Amino acid sequence: MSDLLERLRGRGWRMTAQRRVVAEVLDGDHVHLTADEVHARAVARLPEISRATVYNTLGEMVMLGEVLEVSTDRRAKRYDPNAHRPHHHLVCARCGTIRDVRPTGDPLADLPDAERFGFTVSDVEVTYRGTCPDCASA
Amino acid sequence: MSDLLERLRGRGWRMTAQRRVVAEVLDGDHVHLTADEVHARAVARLPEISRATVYNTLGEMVMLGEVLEVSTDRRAKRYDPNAHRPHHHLVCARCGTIRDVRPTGDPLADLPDAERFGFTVSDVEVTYRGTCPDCASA
DNA sequence: ATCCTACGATGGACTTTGTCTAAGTCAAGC
DNA sequence: GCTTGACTTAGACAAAGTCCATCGTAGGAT
Repeated sequence: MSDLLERLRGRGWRMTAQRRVVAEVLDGDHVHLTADEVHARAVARLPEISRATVYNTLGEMVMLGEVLEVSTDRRAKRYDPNAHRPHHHLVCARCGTIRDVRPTGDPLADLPDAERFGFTVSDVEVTYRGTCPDCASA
Repeated sequence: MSDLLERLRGRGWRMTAQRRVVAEVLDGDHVHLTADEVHARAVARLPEISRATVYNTLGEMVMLGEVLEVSTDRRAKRYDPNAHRPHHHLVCARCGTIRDVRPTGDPLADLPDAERFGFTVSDVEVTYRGTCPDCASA
């Protein structure tokens, strides 16, 4: 059931109940959870799991490239298990809903050398902002 | 000297010593300050200015569209007085340095209707990440 | 010029998000 | 089934930001 778990085990991860639960929560169909939301759902399955462990585990998954950190607002980081497929985000300015989107074109190619100031550019994050249909009609 | 102040006054802003100081700090040549940095510089000119006032004032400037809120890392929002010229940001993953850049192309146009999910898309924020020359050589 | 009053400022408590640490626990190799 | 070092825990701590009751003052009215 859990691709994520398989991949993590394959990387020599020590498998603990806590890590399993965090991976399972992320692997559900609810993407873009905040760390605290992950913790809340993890607690439902494993009541004694601590916040620190959830933070640590999420951080490790990000390090391993299995999960993406998304920062669409300054409230909290969100975690996106969709790390294998490149995509960007569309955020409602009112309610905070996030959708994954795949724009055409490659924004990395749109940054000319003259605008790179000697940086080694490795990544680009695009966030579209707007109003979702629900908020627009309210 | 201060375009920003002129524009704000023109919008019927009540002019107070505190607001003047915040506008002047932003209007200097240091761009991309955090709220706390703005506060620190404001205190240097007006020792009794409070943090809440700096936050309120920055928030109002953002509302009025005179200043841009940039969130390149999770640590703190940064404020960019360059709101009149569209631009994006290039951030060093190591030291956090931020440069303004102007990519070619329009990312908004790159988002097809089919990927908009009924949203009214009004804005796009692009953040390039990489390593700056200083950090690369260190 | 002075007065009024609503708008703005204050500071300190509070909240949210995240990090750190010291001590205890347990997965996995032997 | 031991051992060991990686993992987990609870709670203290920190940073960034918000809220609120109260006080002060900019700027229009007189």
